[in-house]
Amino acid sequence: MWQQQIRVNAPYDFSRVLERLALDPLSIVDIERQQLTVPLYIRNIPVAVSVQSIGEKSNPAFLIEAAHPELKEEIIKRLSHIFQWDVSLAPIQQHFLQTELRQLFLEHEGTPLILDFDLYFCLVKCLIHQQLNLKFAYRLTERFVKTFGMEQDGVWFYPRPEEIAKLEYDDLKALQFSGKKAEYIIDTSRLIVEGKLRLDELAHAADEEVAKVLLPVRGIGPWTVQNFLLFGLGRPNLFPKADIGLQRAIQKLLQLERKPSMEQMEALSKHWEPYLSYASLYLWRSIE
DNA sequence: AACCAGGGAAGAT
DNA sequence: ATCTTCCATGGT
Repeated sequence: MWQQQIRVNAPYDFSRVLERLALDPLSIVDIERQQLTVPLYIRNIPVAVSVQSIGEKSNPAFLIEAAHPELKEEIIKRLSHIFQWDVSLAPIQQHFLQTELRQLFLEHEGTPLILDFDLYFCLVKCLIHQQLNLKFAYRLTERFVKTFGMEQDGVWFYPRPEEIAKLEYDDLKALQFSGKKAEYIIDTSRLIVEGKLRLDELAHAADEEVAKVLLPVRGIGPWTVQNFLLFGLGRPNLFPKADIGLQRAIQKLLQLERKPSMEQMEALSKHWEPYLSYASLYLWRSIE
């Protein structure tokens, strides 16, 4: 077991992060200790990492704990990316104080973008979430992980594509996945196992290149690409305007009678570049 | 009971 | 190319 302390640029409000993660029945969150356990695959080795806040919003710092001292450097690098400790929120905050989203950014100041813990699972989650209400989507995700993943050191590790590629469509239908969802998830996993879809190679590609690779895959449309870029790769300038949640958030913000048109969504978002992902994030928060 | 859900594919124009 | 319909399942 090793420990490491990390300091981060203010503002960074970890309690906001934990509140959000606590909505997911799979996450292991201890609100009182401001701590969470993160399941990471490092070079295919499952490692449970503890992340505890030992600072505050205006002076953020963290204590990291895990086994595998030989993987320490890689673990910290991955955590820094996942929790966006290398991003400074202050200039982003400044930018939005001069837009329609001023109130939102005052209210949620210091809320960082948090990435999914794994690229493959980010994609699977997107496929599960398509056209489902959040509650049911969480339940399906939980069933999926608890059926095909594994528990270790008190956390659930997501299944690897190799496990899912072996399944029959009926295995997922048994968990109340629709036939199409089952096909999308298993077929995509098979592409990955066969080496025809390499998610890790997308990490350094431009947004447009990522879209060009993912869109031809059956089951992946624009919304899924945008969410993968946002929550998988942590790209800063995404606004999934087809997202029903964002539409509802805008409707609420502007007190519209009905949901905004795509043209309205498009026009508004212009003011928020080049940090559209943060506009999306804070808008989602405004309706939770 | 009808309508909706953090979409996308397939069919129709 | 763009517009419309169907898909499947649970939640409200």
